[in-house]
Amino acid sequence: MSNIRVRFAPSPTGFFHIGSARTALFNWLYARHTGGTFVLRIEDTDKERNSEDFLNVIYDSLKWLGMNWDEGPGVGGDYGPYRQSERDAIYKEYIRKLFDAGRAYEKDGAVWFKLLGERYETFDDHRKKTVEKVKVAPTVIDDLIRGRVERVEDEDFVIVRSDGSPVFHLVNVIDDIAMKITHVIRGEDHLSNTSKHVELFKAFGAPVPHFAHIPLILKQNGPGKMSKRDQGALVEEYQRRGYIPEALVNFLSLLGWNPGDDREKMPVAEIIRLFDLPGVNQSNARFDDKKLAHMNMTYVLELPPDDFVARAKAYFARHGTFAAGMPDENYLREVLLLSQPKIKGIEDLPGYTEYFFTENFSLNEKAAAKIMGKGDPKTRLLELADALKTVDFSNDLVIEEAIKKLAADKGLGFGDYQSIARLAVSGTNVGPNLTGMFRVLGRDRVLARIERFLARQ
RNA sequence: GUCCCCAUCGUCUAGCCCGGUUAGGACACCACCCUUUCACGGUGAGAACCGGGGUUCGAAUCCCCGUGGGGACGCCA
Repeated sequence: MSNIRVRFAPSPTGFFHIGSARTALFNWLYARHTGGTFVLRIEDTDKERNSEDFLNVIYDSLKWLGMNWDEGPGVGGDYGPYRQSERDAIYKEYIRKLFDAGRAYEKDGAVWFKLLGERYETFDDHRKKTVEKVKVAPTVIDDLIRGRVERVEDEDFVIVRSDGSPVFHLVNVIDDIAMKITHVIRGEDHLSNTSKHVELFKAFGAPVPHFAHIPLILKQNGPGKMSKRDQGALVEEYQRRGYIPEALVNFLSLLGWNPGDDREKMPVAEIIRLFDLPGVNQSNARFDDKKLAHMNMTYVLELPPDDFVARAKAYFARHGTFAAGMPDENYLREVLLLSQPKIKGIEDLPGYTEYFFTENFSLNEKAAAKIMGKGDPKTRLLELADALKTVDFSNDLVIEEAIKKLAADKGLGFGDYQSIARLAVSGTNVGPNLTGMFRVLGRDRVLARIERFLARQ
């Protein structure tokens, strides 16, 4: 165990989004890479906007993504409590220290942090008012990702609201001191705040932690950073849609970081081994759901059968796919394993396998028009139905041989029977291997569907 | 408006630190191959160093200035 301590400090004011998840991930990866400690701290000082529901979404999402925390709500630790709403006594003590050191004063009912230096007044164009500024030397931030950054922090700022509640900048710093955080890894949107934080650390006489400001994730379309309202921004949405969490972690790790070579799909253990702060990019990255979907597909393809079946069933249960009752266990498994190599994600399953579970499946008109317009599909179907009557449906190969023999007898190919057979039996032109599909459906149903199809034409 | 950060294919990026590459990979797109549909897979094509100045024999790489993008300027976090 190293003495590196990092923290992820979300505020439960909305659903957990991709950008927050990536910040959490980089902290977690760094902790695991260095053998350090990953602390989860809840910044719930904004009483108006906080909610327990949002808090639970954060816990669930972190767990789902496999980011376990070493200290924090639920697991405890030596530096608790880990919810800011429960740390009032600690903040009061630190605020007193600031008063004692002459670095805090009251004004308009609020408490302000006092900068040291000569004061002067100037008009602020942006805020349209006269403000008091202080002549100070620039604050230097040594950022592990950006390098040396200088920023002038030249205005006193509020640290305790007039209602007595401490503001973010203050509690953030106090907690980082009290929790002995050594590395602050957070989004670049905080870079401008960092000068405030550094001044506070100094005023408390505490060591300034290392900072690492990671690039932001920009929305897929249009300007600006990704926000909770953007399409595809919510972690729980991917969970709901049956995404493989490892795939999302893998994808997120590649947004602003890379292993230094061409590898993309990597087990998390490998990402942990390779991850380091200096390797993080400095420029913002645009979110690309197609690339995420592709990454997810590669994970789905490699899932062990039992695992795939379990995830699919969980998805069906969550979405009420079989509201009328779950199908037979073994039958469902056969259908799923037939589909696994073909789909892009778990969410495709209900649509892809619909006709396995009902006789009332829809007919894809476009596909039908195309197939019925070529050759003599009805005759082919008649021939096929006749040939299949005596075939043993317990084996893909036997079915395949039968169709091939029929085709050979008629001087045709397998393909001449396939598309019309698939259309008649499944109502579509896409699907799993035809003979596998026949086997799973069973001879009676296949024949009945062909007959019904013929009757309709 | 002020301050801070950033800048390679449409997108994610390698290369930059320590100047010399046909500027590489992936997603997406297109074509072809494989094939029992659709996918997967394979092969190939198109596609980028933001602009201008320097420094240098030589600049994607180092410096400066523009421009563009992003962020911060709350008694939000």
